[in-house]
Amino acid sequence: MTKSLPIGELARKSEVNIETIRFYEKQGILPDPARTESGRRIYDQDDVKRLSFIHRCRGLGFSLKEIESLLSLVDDGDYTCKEVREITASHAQDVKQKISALRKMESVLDAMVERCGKGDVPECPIIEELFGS
Amino acid sequence: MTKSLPIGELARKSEVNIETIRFYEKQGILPDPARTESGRRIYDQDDVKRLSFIHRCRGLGFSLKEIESLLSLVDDGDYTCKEVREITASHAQDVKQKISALRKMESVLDAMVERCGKGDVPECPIIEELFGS
DNA sequence: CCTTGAATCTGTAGTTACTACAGGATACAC
DNA sequence: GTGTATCCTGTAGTAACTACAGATTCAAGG
Repeated sequence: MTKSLPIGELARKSEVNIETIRFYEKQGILPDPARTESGRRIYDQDDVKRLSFIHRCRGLGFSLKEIESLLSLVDDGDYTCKEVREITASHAQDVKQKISALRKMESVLDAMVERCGKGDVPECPIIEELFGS
Repeated sequence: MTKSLPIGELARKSEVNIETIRFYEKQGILPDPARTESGRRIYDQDDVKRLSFIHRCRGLGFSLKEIESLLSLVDDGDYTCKEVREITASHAQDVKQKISALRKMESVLDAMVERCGKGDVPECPIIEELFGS
C-alpha cells in the first residue's frame, strides 16, 4: 500500500510549486486527484513521478502539449503500434537534436572555464564557436 | 564588407519570427539596429548568429535572463576573470544536467521505437524508466 | 509616372505557462 | 479552544511570445 500525500508534500517532492500543480490539474495534464472529506487533494507516489517527469521535461524545453503527447503514450493504449512508433520516433529525433546542441555548448563552456581558470582573459567568441556558420 | 539585411530576411535566416525580433529588441536582448532613412531596421550577419543562438537556447529551456547572462560574457568585458568563471561554470553545470536527462529520455524513446518496430505492443512504463526512484 | 502588392512600421490585444495574492475553510499542536 | 500552518477557490499579474489593426514604404509591371 502506497502512502498518500497532501499537495504541499507533492510540491516539495516533485519540486513543482503548489499553484502550478493546481494549474496542471486545470489544464488536464494531471488527473483530478481524490479528495478528503473536506475537499483537500490526495496524491500518491505515482503522482510524484509523473509530476517530476513533467517538471524535468519543461526544463528541457518541451511544451506542455509535447509533454502531454509523451504522457499519452503511457496513459492509455488507444494508439496503434504505428502511431506510437511515429510519435516516439519524432520525440526521439527532437531529443537527439537537443543533446547535440547542448554538447556543443558544453564544450565551449568547459573551454571557457578552463581558460578563465588559468587567469587568461577570454574575449570569448562564444556564439561563433557554438553556432557560427 | 558584410551584406545588410531587412528584418524579414533576418527572421527567415534565424528562424525567429518578425514580431519576436522586435520583442527581443524591446527587451534589450537584441541591440537597437541601424535604420534606413525611412525608419526600417537594418541587420547584418552577426545579428543572424546572435539571434540563432538565442533561438536555440530557448529551445533548450534557457530563460531569456539566462541567455542574457550568457551573452553578456560575449558583449563586454566588464567582468573579472573570477566572475566569468563562476557564471560560465554554473551554466556548464546546468548544461551537463540537461544532457544527462535527455540521454535517459533518448535511450527510453529509442527502446520504444525498437519494440514498436517489431510489432510489439508496449505498455511503456516510460516515466518509471526515465525518472523512477 | 502610377498603381498595386509585398514588406515594414508602431501599437495593442491575445496566448501559454506559470506565479502571486486575497479571502476563507480546515487541520493539528499545544 | 486558540493559534498557526496548510489547504481551498478564484482572480490578477508576469514572462515570452504571437497575432492583428491601421498606416507607411518599397519595388516591379504597365
